[in-house]
Amino acid sequence: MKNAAVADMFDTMADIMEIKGEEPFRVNSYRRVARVVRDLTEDIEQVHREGRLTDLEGVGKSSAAKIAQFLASGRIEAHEKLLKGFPVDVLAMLRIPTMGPKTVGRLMREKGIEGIEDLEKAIERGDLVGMSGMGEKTIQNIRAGIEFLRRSAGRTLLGEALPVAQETIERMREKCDLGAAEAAGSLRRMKETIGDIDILVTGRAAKRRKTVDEEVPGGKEIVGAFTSLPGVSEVLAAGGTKGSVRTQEGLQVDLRVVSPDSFGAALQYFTGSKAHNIKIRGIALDKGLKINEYGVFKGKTRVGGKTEEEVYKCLGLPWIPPELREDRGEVEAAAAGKLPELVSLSDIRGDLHVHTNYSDGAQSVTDMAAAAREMRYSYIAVTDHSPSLGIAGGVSAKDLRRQHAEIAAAQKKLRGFTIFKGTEVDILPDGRLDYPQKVLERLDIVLASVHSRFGMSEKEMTARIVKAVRNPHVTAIGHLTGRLIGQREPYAVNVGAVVEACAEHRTALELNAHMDRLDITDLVCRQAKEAGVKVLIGTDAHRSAHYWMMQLGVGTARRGWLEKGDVLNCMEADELLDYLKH
DNA sequence: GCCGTTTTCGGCCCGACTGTTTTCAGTCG
Repeated sequence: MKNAAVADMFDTMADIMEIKGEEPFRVNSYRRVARVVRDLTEDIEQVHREGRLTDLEGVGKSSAAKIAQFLASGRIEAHEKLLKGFPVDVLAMLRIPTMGPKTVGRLMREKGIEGIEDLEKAIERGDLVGMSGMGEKTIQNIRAGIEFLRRSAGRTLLGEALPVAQETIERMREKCDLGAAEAAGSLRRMKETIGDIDILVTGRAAKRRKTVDEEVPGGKEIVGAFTSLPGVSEVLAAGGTKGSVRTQEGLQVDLRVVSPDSFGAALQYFTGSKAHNIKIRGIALDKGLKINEYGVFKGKTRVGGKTEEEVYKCLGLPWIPPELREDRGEVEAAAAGKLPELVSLSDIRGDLHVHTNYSDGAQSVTDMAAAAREMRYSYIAVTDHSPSLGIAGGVSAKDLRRQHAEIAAAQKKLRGFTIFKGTEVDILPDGRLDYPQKVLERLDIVLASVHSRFGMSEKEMTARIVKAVRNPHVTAIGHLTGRLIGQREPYAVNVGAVVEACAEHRTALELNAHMDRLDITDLVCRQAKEAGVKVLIGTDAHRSAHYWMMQLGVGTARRGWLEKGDVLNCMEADELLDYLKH
């Protein structure tokens, strides 16, 4: 699948054009193509073969020709032309916070700076002093930005940001008399990584404002309380409606204070995504309405904005769950009354990927089961590693039998709770599994995962995994691509081919909910759903303290449009057992 | 570059904050 590669090419072209100072709308159209192609659930090559490239939103003749050229030859003439005499390191400078295309362009033209290292040296030498618009503070900000980039690589895992956001809101509540308080942005949309945390609050006593320009009453005090929270290492901005800080862990947190009657509009606005909001605004314009973060307006009259429901209602739409707001068809679905009824955390009946101290887990079968029951789950599946994974203390067939005795004993103590006998069995390089069929036969749940030889070619890896898919004892393929977000790239595998095989053999795919993995991704979830493949959400818990990550998996599933019926562990225990038997 | 039952030309979302500059450009979301 070359979707990501095509999207990257268009993004790069847009970056260069922007630095060169080309017409912003033209630049934007390249970005749009990049986004649409990246978000596509089907293979771009398939779309091209069927001559449907220009059917894609935002793809016209010119972009279609560029995509076709890339698919045929691996290159785009326009891309090469742009890159000519344009060092790629220049593009890296765009990732420095506070540095945008305008500044990068000027530094390149006026000072011959062609990369982050050049830039650092120029700052050291004092080369930037005296450039117009380049005061001491700006130079200091650039220096800090470079350091930040080095430290954090830019984005934070959803699973790291979520607790920070929750804690910030709790601490703010202790310090101020807040009304509503909610995290917005990509965090609320449950994206797998977060650029920064956006938090929206209202002061409880705030009066209705007469005009948009008027400052929110008490705003300064609330922002002040925010910027003086413990854990803040740097205050980036502090005004009457907005504060921005960097935490000691290097995370940026933005706080916005809005008046209560604007809360819904602001929440909608700051939740995004940008693409979703642009579409929503287009609909508003068609209806003679104007939406901004203060409300929905007809002329100067506010017609809505207290709640998000109200905002969408003004546009004739039902409320759209945040996880869907990516402009991937949700607005059209909402207009047609065809929004999916998304799976929610409370639909989850149990965790089907759990390790114990038989392999590399930290706790016993009984402890893991008891902790799950406390969470009101009705079952778990014990899925320890198979023998070939020596590093993780893989369980021999003999020890597996011992474990089953322990499960039976624990089962007696936990009435009304089911412990499924399972395994996370290795898919060996040749596609066979690491236990004989006879052993697998005795298990309720078999997750089959790749843990070795990541460097295989796409063709070999796909064949390896598809062979496991065909094995009648396999319930689901575990963490399909093996990626570790920000640490290890996914291994090469033809996801489309695996999904197809899963559909044919009634094998499920695991959505591994661990914050480092979130694999399969939201897009693959959707691909699976469209192919009729069931998804199993497991946390890969190695201790009971990992169970909370189920919410990350559910968030990803919701981003992938999954409903209760698409997710295996939304079934009750008996229903699930019945499903597994057939 | 894309798009069109108000348009094949003229639009394309828009406000807050910072820093540097005295009215605004750049960045960000």
